Amino acid sequence: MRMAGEEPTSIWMQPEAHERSGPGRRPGYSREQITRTAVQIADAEGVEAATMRRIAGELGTGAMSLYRYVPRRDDLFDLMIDLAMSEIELPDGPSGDWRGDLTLLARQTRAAGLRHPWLIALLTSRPTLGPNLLRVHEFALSAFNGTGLDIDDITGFVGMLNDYVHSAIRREIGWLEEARRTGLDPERWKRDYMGPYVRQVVESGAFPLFNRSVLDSRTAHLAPEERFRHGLDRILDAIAALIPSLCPR
Amino acid sequence: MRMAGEEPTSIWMQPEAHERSGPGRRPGYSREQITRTAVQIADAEGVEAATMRRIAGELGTGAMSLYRYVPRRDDLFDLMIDLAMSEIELPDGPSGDWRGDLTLLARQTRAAGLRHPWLIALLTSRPTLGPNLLRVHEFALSAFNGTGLDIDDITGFVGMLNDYVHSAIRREIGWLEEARRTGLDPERWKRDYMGPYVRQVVESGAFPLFNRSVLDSRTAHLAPEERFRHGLDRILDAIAALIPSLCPR
DNA sequence: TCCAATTCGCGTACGCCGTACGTGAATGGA
DNA sequence: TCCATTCACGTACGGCGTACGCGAATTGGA
Repeated sequence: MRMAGEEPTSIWMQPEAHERSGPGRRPGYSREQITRTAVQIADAEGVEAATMRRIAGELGTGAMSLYRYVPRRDDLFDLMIDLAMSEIELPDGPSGDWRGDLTLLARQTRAAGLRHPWLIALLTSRPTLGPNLLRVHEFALSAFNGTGLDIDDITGFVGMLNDYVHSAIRREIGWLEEARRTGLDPERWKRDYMGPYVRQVVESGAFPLFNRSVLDSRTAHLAPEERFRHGLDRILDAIAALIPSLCPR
Repeated sequence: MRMAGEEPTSIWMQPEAHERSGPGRRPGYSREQITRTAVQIADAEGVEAATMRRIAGELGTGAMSLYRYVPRRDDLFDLMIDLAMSEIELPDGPSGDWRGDLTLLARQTRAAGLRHPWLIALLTSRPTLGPNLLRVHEFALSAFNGTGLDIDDITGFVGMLNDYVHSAIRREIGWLEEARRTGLDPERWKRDYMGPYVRQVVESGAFPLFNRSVLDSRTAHLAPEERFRHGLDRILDAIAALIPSLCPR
């Protein structure tokens, strides 16, 4: 029997009911199948298109059927995040080359963030701790194992890296997603929507350093991947400069 | 006459119609008044409570009246962000002590982020460039003026700082907001909702470094403000280590 | 084999949301 | 005074998450 006041807890502690042995009808779907469908819709049309009705429709069933597998829509977001994070392929342990390990992780994360343009937004809007996020986080922490760093320092550095990677991906996606959301094509959005305002701001001359960052940037015309790598290297340089065991000259 | 296919453009380029001289009824409200009301509601009950109907109700009018002042709800978000950013008080120009200037900015930003728990979430979810965000951003850039840094490097450092400040605020708010959203009180949320899952993860021993970061942290028991300052100082250290003109020992 | 127990699929319904549209009231210039 | 213009806002539409309940399916035990 299902109690009325269902106690809320993390989705990761509510295993789904498949592989039962008792009586009752067998489930026709699965969390993974539902999550995969939601991810496909969100990839193609944005996360706001992945509604319960739409996901169910794609599966050929009714919206309320999904609630046999997922308590709330928010939990489905957590499952989507974890499914996307599961695509990040990493070696079992650190190689000893912390820069190389973290560069690999950053590139994998960027790839996942671009494949699933909703991933970073969901990740920063929800305090989720799915198994794959834990796996990836553990790898990041482990890359610093052996450098003689304090666990608090390690956590701080991993945070710095995560922050950079996430905001770099957001920058790379940002305008594209906003254009999709408003229904304009990206070129037109940049030219007609944000363009005139930025131009007005620049021409007003009120913010000279902002102007220089827009007009005099030498990295602005790099390919996105190179720009990402460049910024990443600067963060890694900053971290290296603070690791005592490396003893910079 | 209002055309059917209203061309979309930034809210900052569509001045509101008050201070007219032609015929027609005088407006009874204003963008600022509406925005201020929205902010009050969002502060008290979360941004999702600041619906058009609710804001209008608070003002004693109908929901559709607001659309004479704000084209879309999303634009109201931009106005809310800018109003919150306007509370960040800064000197007119940099003092010459870049560390001091950026520390001041970080503390002001934290204060605004805690006063308006929705601010950071909106800020990272929308590529907005309101006048007050520009003002604050310009101040951050200007703090590095005179250090002999490249504009790209300055932009990168300001980005690092922003990333830290934002994610530190998110961490500080995160659980509190999630608890409010789900309607549980914060203590109960931490104990009954996330607590058991984290405990299970920790006890499984599958992620030893994650465990150390949870159990062996020495900064975990600091007061929030001190923790913020500590992390901020580490970022500033990292930046200082990369500024050639400072020539670290 | 038959039945009681249990679970699933899902239709219906409720109360929200953003906002398109149209109408009537207010306003100031000619 | 008359009229073009602008405002306030009631009504309505389509869509959302999801509470609830019922018939169908499936099983273990009698």
